Amino acid sequence: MRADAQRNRDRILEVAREVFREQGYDASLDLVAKRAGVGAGTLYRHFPTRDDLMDAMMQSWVDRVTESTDKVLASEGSDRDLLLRWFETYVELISLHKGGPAKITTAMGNPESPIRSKCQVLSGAAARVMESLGERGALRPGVDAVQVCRLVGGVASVADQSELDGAAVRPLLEVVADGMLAR
Amino acid sequence: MRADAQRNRDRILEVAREVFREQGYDASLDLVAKRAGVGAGTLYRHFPTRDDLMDAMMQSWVDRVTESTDKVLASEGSDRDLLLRWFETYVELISLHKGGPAKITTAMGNPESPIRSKCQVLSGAAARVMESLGERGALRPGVDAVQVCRLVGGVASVADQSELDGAAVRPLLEVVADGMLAR
DNA sequence: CACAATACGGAGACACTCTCCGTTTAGCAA
DNA sequence: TTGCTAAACGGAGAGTGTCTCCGTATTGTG
Repeated sequence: MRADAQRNRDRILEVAREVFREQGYDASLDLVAKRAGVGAGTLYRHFPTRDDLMDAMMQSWVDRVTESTDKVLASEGSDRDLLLRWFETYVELISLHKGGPAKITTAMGNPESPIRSKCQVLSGAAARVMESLGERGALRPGVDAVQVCRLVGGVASVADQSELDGAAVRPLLEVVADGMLAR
Repeated sequence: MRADAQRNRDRILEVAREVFREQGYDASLDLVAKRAGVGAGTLYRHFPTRDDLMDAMMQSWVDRVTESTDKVLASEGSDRDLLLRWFETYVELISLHKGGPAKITTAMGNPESPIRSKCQVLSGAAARVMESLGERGALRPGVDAVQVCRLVGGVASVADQSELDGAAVRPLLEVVADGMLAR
């Protein structure tokens, strides 16, 4: 890639993170272009769709998924505690931007999605947690990682759109956790 | 209301049902106006916001909620079966239009929402089901009707946006049901 | 330093929302 | 019936956003 192109790309991403954090997933892309000091054409050439931009923006964030998951897996407490801690981490991770939870959860399991790779990282992390619990026989059989991501993602979407706080989300996650654990 | 106003209002609603069914919650309102043979001004005078239109459209649908709930409550089977049957009914009811589940679930518990009355009917129905199960000691304590609507609504939102079919939704609902039932 | 190849940018087509206001109509009172 | 007024109509157009096209400018290589 030519040096000027690389410069613009980086600049757009930097500004996009800022704008998306301020205004959520629906922010105007022309505004991003303007603030980045490039023309609309440049933005759309680098990122043909909003999802492509999202995907690139989330690149740095992906590393945190693995890291956070490691931390959860290493933490103390009962199986239920671990599962809940993971749920809360997951919700936090996908709630980086307003509209994010719905976006990510919708893309989950859709091979066509431009943010597919990110979803795979997430469901991969979920799989690790579930494998860990599964080995100890803590999980009821027949639930897979993508399903869990959808369930918890559904809760996160509702929380995001209704602007629920952690205290309101917690009991919902508890129900999901209890539904997943072996009895 | 003047006779012509009433006529136009009815016509707009009739067309809106059709268009929303075809195109989901995001359908253009100008298209609704055009197809109804009225000007945009007329549409917006009757229904200042998209939600006001949604609300009016759902009026006839509200009656079905009570009826469907009655049917579920009268049905045979275990507590778990009853709960699952109710969940599936609920998902079906709020999935009338694309985008409906997210819309309704977001509005749930928001006193400012224009479709508030509809949400109350829904959470009221959920409360009836839960009361019935609660009397028999089938539910774990501390879950309220609005929470359940949010959980099931979250599942419905995901299903709606990812276009999941009934078979894919069922296991998610089972997890929620198992999480809610007393152990 | 010349000259492709690559990238830029912004005007503009198109779509949607919503308002404003001149025009039309319903319905009542005489 | 007729005349009148409040009520309602409708569509042009302003505002905002998406996305493309293509003439112009920049890069970096031979």
